[in-house]
Amino acid sequence: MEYNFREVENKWRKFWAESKTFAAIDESDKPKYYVLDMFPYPSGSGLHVGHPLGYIASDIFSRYKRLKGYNVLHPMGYDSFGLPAEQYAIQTGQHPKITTEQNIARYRDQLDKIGFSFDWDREVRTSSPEYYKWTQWIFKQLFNAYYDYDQDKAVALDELIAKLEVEGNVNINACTDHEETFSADQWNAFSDKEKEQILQNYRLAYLADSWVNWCPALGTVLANDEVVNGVSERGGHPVEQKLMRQWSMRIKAYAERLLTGLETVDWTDSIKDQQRNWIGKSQGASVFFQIESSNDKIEVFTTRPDTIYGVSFMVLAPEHPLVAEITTDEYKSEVEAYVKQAGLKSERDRQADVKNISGQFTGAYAVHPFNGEKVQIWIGDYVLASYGTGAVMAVPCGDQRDWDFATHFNIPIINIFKDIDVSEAAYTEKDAVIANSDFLNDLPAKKAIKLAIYEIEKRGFGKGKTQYRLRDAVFSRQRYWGEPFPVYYTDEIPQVVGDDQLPITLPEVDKYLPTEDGEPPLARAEKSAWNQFFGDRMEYNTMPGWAGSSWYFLRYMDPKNDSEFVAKDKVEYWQNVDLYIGGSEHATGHLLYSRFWTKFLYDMDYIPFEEPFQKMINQGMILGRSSFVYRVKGENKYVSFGLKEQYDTTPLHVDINLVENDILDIEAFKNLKNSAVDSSSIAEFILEDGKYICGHEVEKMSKSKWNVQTPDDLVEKFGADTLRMYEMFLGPLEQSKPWDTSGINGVHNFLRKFWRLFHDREGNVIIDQGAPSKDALKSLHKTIKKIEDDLERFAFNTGVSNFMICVNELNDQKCNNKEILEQLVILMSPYAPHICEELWVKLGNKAGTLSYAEFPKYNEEHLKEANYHYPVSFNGKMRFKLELPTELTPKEIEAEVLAQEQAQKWLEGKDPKKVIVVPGKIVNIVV
RNA sequence: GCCUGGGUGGCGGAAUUGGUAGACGCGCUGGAUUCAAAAUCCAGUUUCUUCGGGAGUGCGGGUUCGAUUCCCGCCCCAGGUACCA
Repeated sequence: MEYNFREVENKWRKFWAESKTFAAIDESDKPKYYVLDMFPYPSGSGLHVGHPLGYIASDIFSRYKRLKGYNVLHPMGYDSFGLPAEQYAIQTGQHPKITTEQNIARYRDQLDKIGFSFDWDREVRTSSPEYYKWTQWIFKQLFNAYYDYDQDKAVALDELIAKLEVEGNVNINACTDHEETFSADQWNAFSDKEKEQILQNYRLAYLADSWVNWCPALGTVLANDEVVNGVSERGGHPVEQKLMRQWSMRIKAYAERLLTGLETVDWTDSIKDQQRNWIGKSQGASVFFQIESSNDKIEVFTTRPDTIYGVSFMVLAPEHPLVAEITTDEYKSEVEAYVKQAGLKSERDRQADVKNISGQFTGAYAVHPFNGEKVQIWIGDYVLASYGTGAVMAVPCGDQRDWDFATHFNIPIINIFKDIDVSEAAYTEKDAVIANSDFLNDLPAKKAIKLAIYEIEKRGFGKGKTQYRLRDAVFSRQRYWGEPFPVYYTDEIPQVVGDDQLPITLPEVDKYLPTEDGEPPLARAEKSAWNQFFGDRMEYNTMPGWAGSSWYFLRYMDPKNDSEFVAKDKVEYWQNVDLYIGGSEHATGHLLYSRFWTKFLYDMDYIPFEEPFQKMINQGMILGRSSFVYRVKGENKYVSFGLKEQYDTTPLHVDINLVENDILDIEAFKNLKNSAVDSSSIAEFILEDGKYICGHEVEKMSKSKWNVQTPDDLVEKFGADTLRMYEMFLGPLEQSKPWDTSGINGVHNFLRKFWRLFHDREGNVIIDQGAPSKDALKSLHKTIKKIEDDLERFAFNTGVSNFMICVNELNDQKCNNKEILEQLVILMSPYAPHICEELWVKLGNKAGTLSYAEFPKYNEEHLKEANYHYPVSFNGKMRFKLELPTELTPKEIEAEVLAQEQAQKWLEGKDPKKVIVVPGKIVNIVV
């Protein structure tokens, strides 16, 4: 019987599902291991071969860990709230719930075919009320908490209120936007509304008017990480700045801990660096500059207080609140014109226009705090209102942007660096010695920074300060298909609903569009459409995509719990994720937000760890191979690849299913209806050798490029085990690589060869029950060692090669020994689980016991050889090999080698200068 | 510009601490089997060569008995980021 993968795979797929082979148990004497994949958004186009790459790797690792005696948690679910389903709903009127359910069913079907060992009883969907009940509950916890810097953790808001009632906010050291101080008496005299307005400045989830990224095309605000190069990440629509009342998350409070926590996790440097840059910590000082003949002061932030004597002007952002106030009458019209012009430019234009230096003098002067000199005050759009204080002290000798600005406007450049020429460019390194700077003279910059801060604080001009680039994250979206907030309004004061009222379910609406007054879609819901309705109205916004994904890894531990988001004993058993596999594109989104929520839940004592994902591997992208046809411009004529240079053509993507070995199926192409190409039957084709040859290019796999390869076709043709092994065989997991199916035959043939080790020509199982041969033991144990080492360092690709080598060797040895094959079956089962289950039973084992068998133990004894083939090199070049007993001493080896006739040939009669012998490795002779 | 990876045959890639460069697979060439094809099996496949051997892991140097691996300088590719004071 030949290897019938369809029969074998169907059988075991069914067996695993029915006997719940991979159900994880919440308590065990075994050590636990938690392997997690980034859960997918179930899109309408289904999975392509790039998606399961990471899932296959994590599945192999999960199966390996089970064999190694671990209690493995390996769940899967769906990040099922999101824009595409809603866009589809707007177009068709179909409820996004229905679209989402259909897509999930398709995903599940595709995932099942690949033979993953997920514990499906733990499946979560972020869009199900049973799940988002707890997303709402966590939101409530954030709403009812503030960040206390003295304890350096989040604390219940009740504690803050208790303090405010007794001592006001004077001694409160919290992360807040509230600047003014008030006493206990003042606090107690405030109305409820006033109190709430102040508390909003402390809450970790808060409502505030803030500048947000508004995307008119999507009709919603976006978080900073959802805006790429000034356009929306999804769809590439323009984004503008708008002042809106929005829910935000006070992630800023965690900036420092998000930074230091990175040192405790095993992630790639690239992702850690991206997070570090995103958090953007810089240390320096905030300094106040008195404005001449005014009571106002300008606060600046600088990382180089040591260069304060080099200040020759100041620059405010055009939006800075003091601009209008300080501008003299003489410059009023110019300044107003500049502010207006800067305001018209979008954030994107301003960023794109870096080389264009622009600015305007205000006519006002500040007083240098140390030497009392007059300092011109300018405005310029290279200073951003949103960073620091929106104002800078310009030190042209030490900052290139300031230097460019000074040079452009002919402002004097004061050199405060000893023996450094700043006539051509600023000197930005921190290794200079300070001069011309009174008390800082002759100090190296690093020491001068410390002394400058000390003096600034002593004289009361400012203080040392740490600044972060990280801004609070906007948490509301003006969309339908997301979690409703557990919030209602009374007299426009936001209130959270009681825990026993959760969840607030998504109400039905007549349309998934904003209302005519521009309110979000939920404003369309009738009062009766809400399952709970309180106050004057419910919150109309919904939560962003990252809400549900920020804590889903916790829910898998206890997915059906109706009274807690996760039971304490369960989270204490499973702890954090040991291995997380997913794409690196979530570096500053999901991966930062889930760290933030984890730290918060830790602070509130709900979970026992601070970092969600201990080790992470980012799988590379699988690239598609696109095919192209070349249309002659202005004509319905297509020219073959080799002849396209003779015409003026436009390359167009063509569906790769119509192309085989770069040859286009012209008939199928002509009959195409919904392709990117307009190809009516009257199209003309200019052929070469009677064929139409397509061009090709390697690029991202996507529907729009017509280069998508689905796993379904390949599973159908070669089977899941072949697909799993082939995806791993392509190359290192982390690297991006082109998808090319031509090699898949090789892997499939390997599995057939493996199958044949167990069968005779007629397909009867023939197993030798006797003692294994020495050679077979050697092949097996060599493989055990390699496979284990490779898996421990997540090198899944080399594992496949090693199985091939082993099967080739056993095949040459004509080995069908039970002991050998049984061990090999266990070893290979993480990679090719279906075929291995089948062979495991054929060897006489009980069905279903393979997944929890014992991983083979490597025994060095079997690799020991009496002889070793020494490679003999001359001057580092390998010349010949010599078989020698392994127990020889280096001296004996040297003598043996030099006695060889071949050695004499390479010595050419000379004496060797030196002979290096590394026993068991190499002999090198220096001539 | 800055940060992080990476550059090895026709292709995907291997070489784990400095020790036989090109494992394994694809493709290609030749052969066996077959009426034929598929499948299978065998041999070959970095390159140049006067068949002795020479060169060779992006380029140029260096350390070493020995470098794909370590150090210095450069080039190219991919991803990220960009007036952050």
